[in-house]
Amino acid sequence: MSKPTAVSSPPLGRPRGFDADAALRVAIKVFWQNGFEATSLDHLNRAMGLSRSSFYACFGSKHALLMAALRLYADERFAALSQQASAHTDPRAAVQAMLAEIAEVDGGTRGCLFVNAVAERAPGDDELLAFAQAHTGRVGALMTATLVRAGCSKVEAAQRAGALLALAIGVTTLRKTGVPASELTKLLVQADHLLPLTSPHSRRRNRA
Amino acid sequence: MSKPTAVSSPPLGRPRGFDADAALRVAIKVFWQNGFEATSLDHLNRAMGLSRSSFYACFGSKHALLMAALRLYADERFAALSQQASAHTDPRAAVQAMLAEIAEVDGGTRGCLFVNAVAERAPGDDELLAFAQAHTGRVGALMTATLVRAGCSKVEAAQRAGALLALAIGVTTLRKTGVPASELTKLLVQADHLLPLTSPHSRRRNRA
DNA sequence: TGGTTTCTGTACAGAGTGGTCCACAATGTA
DNA sequence: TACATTGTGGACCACTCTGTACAGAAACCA
Repeated sequence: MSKPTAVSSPPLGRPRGFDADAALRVAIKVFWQNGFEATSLDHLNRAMGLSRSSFYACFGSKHALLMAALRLYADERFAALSQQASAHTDPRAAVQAMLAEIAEVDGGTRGCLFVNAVAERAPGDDELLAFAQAHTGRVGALMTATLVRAGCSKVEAAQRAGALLALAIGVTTLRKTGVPASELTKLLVQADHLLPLTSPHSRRRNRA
Repeated sequence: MSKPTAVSSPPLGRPRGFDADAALRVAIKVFWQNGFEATSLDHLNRAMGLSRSSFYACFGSKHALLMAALRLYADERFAALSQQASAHTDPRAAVQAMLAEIAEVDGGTRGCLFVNAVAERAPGDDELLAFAQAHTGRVGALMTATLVRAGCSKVEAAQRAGALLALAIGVTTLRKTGVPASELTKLLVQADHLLPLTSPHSRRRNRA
């Protein structure tokens, strides 16, 4: 627990000539646009602005790069989602904000990088599969907690959260086929029916 | 409008030594399992049991094969869906049956070939995109008609149908991540909330 | 049987694939 | 300035990719 080494040890040897994090963000964009298999290392390296050896020294392999990109992407999306969940005191508004965040209807027609990767490579990519389970797990848990806050019992909240998550994922996919964002926004309003004890047209009847 | 040729002209020359339709069904399986880019022609031809030249003479290209496979797949799925829609006099039961047909939770973890293809290749594959729009269009129309039968107004039916379709597609994707079928089945029950004037827990209140 | 048409296996082509290797450049320490 | 350590560019490797060319086999019609 106690090494005599400096706390923030200065890196030895020649320092890196590029920003690995920025390169990773470029990789996210490229994978997002083209998918995994259809993206070649040459394409990737040209976009990231680094050579093959620098790439392998930094990221290890094409698949490792995908996983790193996916982790960064998912972590940032989950952070934004958590923010939406806690930004609204009204749990109904929180749910709608979360759905909008997941579906990201105004984000173009690339869909969700995470969903794309799962659709292209699962089953068969065990590492991706494990990560996918972890990520959908935490998103589902966050949604479930919000529904409990809205008055659902735990078991019912879990089921409704699953349905809401599926709805948002489906909207993402529909966006990829070219359904206009305006339609999908209207469509997401239907999610209100999945919230406890109310619906868009019967809200005035409820008080609890 | 009037050619003197025979109605069903017998094919000239040596007849094909394989069943193109059966080969196409094999291609569906392979694409379904591996995706498009990750599947090589060698793999495909070995599975279909034909040589390169036979393949190109019959299907034209790898992409043309994908489209043919997709068309056959989508047509058969849509036929099954139409059957489910008309098999139940109760529109509620019809909707549930249709959702089960689309989500196909017991069909393993390969997801839906159609959704997989869209996720992997759209945007960028215009032919696929056009077909995807046509297919989701007809599925949405069928679902909308069923909801109208259940008592929805036309505009509301369209929106709810979209939500139901998104839900089913999302379930397909969740299945790919490894969520057990039993959970997803329960989850699909939540779709009842999206039907007009009722919900699983308030059904007794309704008569109309 | 002769002629025509079509299939089919093999070989080939040209480009591209992910990944490795190595000599050299660039930095920090002593 | 000498050394240790690390990054970098580019050549290189073995392989695979989709697609083409061609010669011959197989079926049908007359």
